[in-house]
Amino acid sequence: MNAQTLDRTFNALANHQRREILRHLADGPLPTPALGQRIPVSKQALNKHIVILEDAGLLERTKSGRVKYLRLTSAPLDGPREWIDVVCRGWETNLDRLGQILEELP
Amino acid sequence: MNAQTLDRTFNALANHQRREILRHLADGPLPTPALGQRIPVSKQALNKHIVILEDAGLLERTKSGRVKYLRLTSAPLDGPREWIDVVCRGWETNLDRLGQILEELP
DNA sequence: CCAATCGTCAACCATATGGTTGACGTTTCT
DNA sequence: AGAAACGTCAACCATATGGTTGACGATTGG
Repeated sequence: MNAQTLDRTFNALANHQRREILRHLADGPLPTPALGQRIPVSKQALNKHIVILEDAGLLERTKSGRVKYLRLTSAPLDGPREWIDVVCRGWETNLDRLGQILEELP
Repeated sequence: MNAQTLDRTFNALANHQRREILRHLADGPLPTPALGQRIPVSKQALNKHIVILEDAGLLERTKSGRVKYLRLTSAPLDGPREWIDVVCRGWETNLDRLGQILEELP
């Protein structure tokens, strides 16, 4: 997963309102207006959040007449999770090396 | 894990340079100047990134004379990873409900 | 047909971000 | 003692962010 995509994904997740949107969609797809009733911002601001989440590949929109339906994208968070796992593994090897490092220090 | 902490953590991860810092520290603790040789920015900019990572609880600093040593914090990413798991579980139930929802739609 | 709704575009605003440079106290090295 | 390095503070700058309001075409329902 390239750096720009990780930037977009983590950045999309770095906002409470956007995480709330994902939480609501985790209960099932929603038309935008129904989501708007649960997120207390203007429709324009809501739309901005949706675009950010869509650009990050976290959700998808389907146009149906006047409204657009929102649903979570299939397995979009594998990239960030893998990355987090890498850091955690790094931390474990960090622990393994801690003994050596402490001995090598003056 | 509260919303503000998640904001800080995901935001700290939403930057390539900061992820690079974590990657380098995953190989073991480093004094700041050694890290600076690997990250091509001014020492002031590097310090800003380090503070952001520290505020997010992702790394810790130990002063030793003139330099400060950096090391990854113990298991700091459990919060974000749990949250990602929640969304993924939500997506799975999403799949389970997809059949019902498709039948209920006009 | 006409009014209301939905989504989006544009403008605007306050604040945050990521970077720079310069200065300065503290610590180390020769 | 004096020079160099480390970390941090402050100022500055361009750009991004998250929110608002107003307008406007497309779609829907009475």
